[in-house]
Amino acid sequence: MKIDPSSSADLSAQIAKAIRDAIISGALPVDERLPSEAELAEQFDVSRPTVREALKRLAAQSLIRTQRGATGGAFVNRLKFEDAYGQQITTSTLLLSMNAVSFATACEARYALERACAPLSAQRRSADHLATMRAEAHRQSQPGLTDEAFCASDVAFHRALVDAADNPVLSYQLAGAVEAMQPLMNMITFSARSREKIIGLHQMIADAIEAQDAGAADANLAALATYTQELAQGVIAARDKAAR
Amino acid sequence: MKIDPSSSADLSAQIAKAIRDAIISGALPVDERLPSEAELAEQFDVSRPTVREALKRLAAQSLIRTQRGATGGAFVNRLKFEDAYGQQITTSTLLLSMNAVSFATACEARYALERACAPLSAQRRSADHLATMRAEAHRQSQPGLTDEAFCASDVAFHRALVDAADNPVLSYQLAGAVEAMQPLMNMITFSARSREKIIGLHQMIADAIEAQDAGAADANLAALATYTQELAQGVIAARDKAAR
DNA sequence: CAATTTTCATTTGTCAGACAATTAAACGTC
DNA sequence: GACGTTTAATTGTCTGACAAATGAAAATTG
Repeated sequence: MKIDPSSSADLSAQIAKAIRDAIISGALPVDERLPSEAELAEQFDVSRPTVREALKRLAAQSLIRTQRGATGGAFVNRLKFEDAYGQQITTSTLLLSMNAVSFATACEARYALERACAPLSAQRRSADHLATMRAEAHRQSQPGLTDEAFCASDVAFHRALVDAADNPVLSYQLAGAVEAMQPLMNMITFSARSREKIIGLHQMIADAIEAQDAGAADANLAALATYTQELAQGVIAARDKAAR
Repeated sequence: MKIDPSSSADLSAQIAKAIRDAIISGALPVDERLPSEAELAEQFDVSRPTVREALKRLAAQSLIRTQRGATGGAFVNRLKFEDAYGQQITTSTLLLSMNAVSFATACEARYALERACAPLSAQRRSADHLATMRAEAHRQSQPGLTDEAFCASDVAFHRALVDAADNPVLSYQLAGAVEAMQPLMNMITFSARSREKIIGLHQMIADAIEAQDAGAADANLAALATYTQELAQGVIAARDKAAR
């Protein structure tokens, strides 16, 4: 187990890659203990700080966890959906904010994916998920709610809708698309009238899900997508007007 | 800029979080140069190796890049879709392999998402994407193709289908769902007959996309989803029979 | 003066060695 | 056997040092 010192890449990056590949290939099963840092340093013929940098890289991806003490060490970590959610949301958010992705593009992607969930959600929705959707729709109708709180509740509503599909893989994929939109949504100022319309659509969606009517759920989601795009275009038009 | 040394978390993790938050919030814009390691060490009141561990954590998430030399240092990195694809695929693949996600669940998610793309792909498909789909379908019909090469071509076909929607956010989200399925698909042995049926559906999908017929594309994708599930159930039944 | 080469300061990459903090097992003691 | 105590192993952190890369400044040369 040696590392090519002539390669251009950092040694710690090479070592991290070697270990990562071993984990992905299954050579290192979940909960397996890696050799101690001192042993890894000897095996790869590098110093301990270099090994540590490699391990921190893996820890940043939740591929390993470390524990101090006599029986401690670095262990292959079972990547949990909940950990992956966080990474997914961070990555998606940065992708949107750093690449000048238009509101229209992000919004289109989000609603396309959400509509893919709707039939499954209608079929499998639990009382719990329905109750969450109802509660969030109600919260959105509270007077005095800030735009940001309104958006946060919006996200919670849509997450419940997605989670109702009872497919963790779908929930994971959608988490990024839905949550990453929030900063973009926060740029919209919601008038009393626009809130009313959105809440109405939310209630219709909840009704459709409760009635297990996939067609109605899809139609109302489509309407919500269209209306959201319209609102955003209004904001963009106003901004351009101010900049002119 | 200090770090709480009494906290249970590692200092390097705390420092990484502080810098990560600054990047996400926009306080550190893209291409901004971070202070040198020595300066960061002084600011956070830790040693240089600790700072370096923190920076490696951020580098593992593609949030920064480093450069040696007089004008070098660590710079906030513009997260590119291409970089995010890789992380997304790695994470999705590990999620599936480490969490005993059933083939049925993963397959359902994948085809639900893909069907969400189909209408957009039908509307916007370019000659390029169509040509790729045709080429992959043709490759799949070559005799002597290994099961793995068949699966790889299958992935390429579906990626072209997704990319045809011309929405980078959708492509990014779907990359994980489609590619992460490949290891699971590789467990299936494709008989000549099953290949024939899949290729037939691929051609029908390509036809529908070319004709910009979203309904037909959706119907054929649904048929492909059903057939894939059937094939997998056959494999699972055979495996259970052998284990008994 | 212009072009080229050399020198140099800055910064990251790597190493060696040390000590602190944590943890569980081994060991004694009652 | 139950309960402290010691001990060994391991990660976390620090100090100091040198190597390697790299661009800028200085010196040299035509």
